Amino acid sequence: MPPAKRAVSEKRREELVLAAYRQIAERGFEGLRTRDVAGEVGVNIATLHYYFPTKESLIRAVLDHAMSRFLTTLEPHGSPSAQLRNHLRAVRNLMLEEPELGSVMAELALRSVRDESIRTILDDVYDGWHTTMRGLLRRAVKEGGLRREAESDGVAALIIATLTAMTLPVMLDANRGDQALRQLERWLGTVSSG
Amino acid sequence: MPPAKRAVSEKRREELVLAAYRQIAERGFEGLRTRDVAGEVGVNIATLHYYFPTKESLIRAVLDHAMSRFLTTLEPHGSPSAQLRNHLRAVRNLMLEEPELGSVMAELALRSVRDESIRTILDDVYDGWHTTMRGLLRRAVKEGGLRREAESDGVAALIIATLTAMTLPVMLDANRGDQALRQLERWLGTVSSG
Amino acid sequence: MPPAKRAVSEKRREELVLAAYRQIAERGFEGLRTRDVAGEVGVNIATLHYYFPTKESLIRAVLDHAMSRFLTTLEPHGSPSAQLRNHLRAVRNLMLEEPELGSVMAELALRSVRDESIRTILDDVYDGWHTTMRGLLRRAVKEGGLRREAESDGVAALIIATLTAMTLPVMLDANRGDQALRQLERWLGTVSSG
Amino acid sequence: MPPAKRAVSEKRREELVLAAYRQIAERGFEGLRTRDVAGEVGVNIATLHYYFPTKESLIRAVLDHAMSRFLTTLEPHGSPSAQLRNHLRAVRNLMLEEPELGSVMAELALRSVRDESIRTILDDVYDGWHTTMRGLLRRAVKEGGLRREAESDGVAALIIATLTAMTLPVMLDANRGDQALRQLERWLGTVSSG
DNA sequence: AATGAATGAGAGTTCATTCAT
DNA sequence: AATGAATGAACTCTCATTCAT
Repeated sequence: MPPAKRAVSEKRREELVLAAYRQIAERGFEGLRTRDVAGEVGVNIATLHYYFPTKESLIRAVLDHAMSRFLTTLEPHGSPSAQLRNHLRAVRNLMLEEPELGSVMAELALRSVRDESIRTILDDVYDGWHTTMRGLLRRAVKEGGLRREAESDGVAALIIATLTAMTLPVMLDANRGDQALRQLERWLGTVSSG
Repeated sequence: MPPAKRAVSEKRREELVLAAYRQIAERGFEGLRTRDVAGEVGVNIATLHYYFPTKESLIRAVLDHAMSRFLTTLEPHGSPSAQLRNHLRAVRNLMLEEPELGSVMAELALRSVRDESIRTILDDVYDGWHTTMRGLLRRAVKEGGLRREAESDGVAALIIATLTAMTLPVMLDANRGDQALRQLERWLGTVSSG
Repeated sequence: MPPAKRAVSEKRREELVLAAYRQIAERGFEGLRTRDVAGEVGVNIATLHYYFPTKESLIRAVLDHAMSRFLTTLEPHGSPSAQLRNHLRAVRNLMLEEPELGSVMAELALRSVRDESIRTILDDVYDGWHTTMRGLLRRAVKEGGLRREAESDGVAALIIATLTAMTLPVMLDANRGDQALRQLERWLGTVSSG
Repeated sequence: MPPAKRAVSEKRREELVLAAYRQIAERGFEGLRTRDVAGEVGVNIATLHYYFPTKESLIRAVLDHAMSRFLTTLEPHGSPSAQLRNHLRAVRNLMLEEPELGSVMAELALRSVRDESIRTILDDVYDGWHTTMRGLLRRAVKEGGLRREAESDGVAALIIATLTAMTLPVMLDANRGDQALRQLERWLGTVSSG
């Protein structure tokens, strides 16, 4: 049985998005060249425009890809307090294993100032992230895995800030991000045992 | 005594750097155009190249400017624990009063992956920052303003991570950064009173 | 009897020619896009190339269509002098009712400088037109509807020039073409009564 | 004495306009390529954009050039009836000596449907032309060079229509335009002797 | 110290055309 | 008879940089 027709062209689309994703990570929006994206996939530049009429529409597709990529780290595993620990580790690991994601997210974050469609989506994702964290903290407290004070918007915000900082290369270097994360775990954990 | 002749051209140099600084903040490296920088200052593009032979050299000057701008927030005021508090507030206020600085620093942080000279300088600044924080924590603990556990590389790293996250626009929106900072102060403060 | 299979594809061919005809009228050769022509008919661009291997061949078909469209106005009705009057009015009405034809003919006239096949056909049509006018004038004079001087190549040429000018949009605006035509009729008519 | 500075760059501007003018005449708007225009002048394409930010602005300059070129034929010489004769001949000669002008004017006339700025200017020029013709006819009649009926908007319109038709290549070929013009002169002249 | 003019290299985008299905 | 996918060649426009003055 041949692959469904739709699947064929979807594949090319995805290849292009992935190539753009990698190039943004490597060179920033500053260095994103449609011709290079097409070249990496091995197609003519006109083919890229067959799938994405404008560079901007390609960027939007990369935005979607990055967001869906990131949202996988929010998927729950284990008890609430385990989920919390897992989430911190999952984000950390994702940043180390797929450093492109961090770069792209930071690039998008910076671009969001000038691009409302990015700002809207990013804001939504962050709101969702906060809500998830908030809920996780509440359940972990209820479960007894954390002490009462940990159930606050401030703690959720601090977790998010720390993880967000890790998207910037300076924080990944010299262990800086890891140190911060471990301290966060320590405080969450110490507190829970206090 | 009249200003030295050299001072006149220094002024022009600084005007150009400031204009570039503002434009990077506003449009990112992606949107930085030497012609616009020259235009903002009111000089011909060739004049800009008289002061900065290449775009890269202009960017380097902006890097220096941003770093020196940031380092002012590290200047000590008051007792160690007061200095710590002041530092958090100073960085926060700086980000709100001069949002350009945050944007430019984040832009530089992203660019550092591709530009070794930026990476080196940024790394040095962060190392200095960490050392300063570490020293501040030690003195604050010694002074009795913080409890012993606060004296750690982890806490220094967490402070830095949180403040770094605030350079990204997403964290400034919706109060996210402030919530994180207040939580950080709470933990530092709670601990100090424990 | 069902329509022959060939008739089906003939229909498509004609649809494409008509769409191209309309688009040339609307946007000129400058703005003629094969994709838009195909789009207007609702078929794929590759389908257009099934009927017309090249853009040039499509244009040639439009040329044929425009010429045959125009030649209908030369069909005789009534007495020679009535035919003359009718012809002037028929061309004028055609230009007002189907302004596409004027535009397309003017576009073709301009293109004829660069395209010999157009020039040949256009020249033939104009020669035929002149011959027809000439004959009409002769018969109208013989019939007594016009005085002798009207029977000349000059008068035929002047009629053709005036009608040709009406293919240009500037002449259609502000009544300019109509004024000219009426004057032409007046002179022809006045003379006839002299 | 060196040429005034301004004159130097004006010269380049004019060279570019003239080159564009020639190319529009030769290939139509359809075939107008900024690179070829620059090439004909012997400068880089970027230099063309230094003088004309967009292709459109270049076309507008060509429009101005063509109009001013045409308006020279309206300059008066001799008595009113002589001026009239001279004008007909001047336009005819201009079309033969500088066939580019006819082509460009016809191209502009066609483009005016889609481009309001062209339409406005062309309309103004034609209005001025009509007024001038009208005045000329009146004075020629008063002077006794033409009989009374020649003083009408219709005659003015017919003259303009005939001359306008001569901008189209088909009318220049095979003597068609000349025949029409001579007939026009005959009618105007015959009448004057009547 | 400053500029107008010029440029090479390359950017994103368009378009007629082709081909396997 | 018709199409989705692909392409080569070209298009207008941009930008950092240079140079004579």
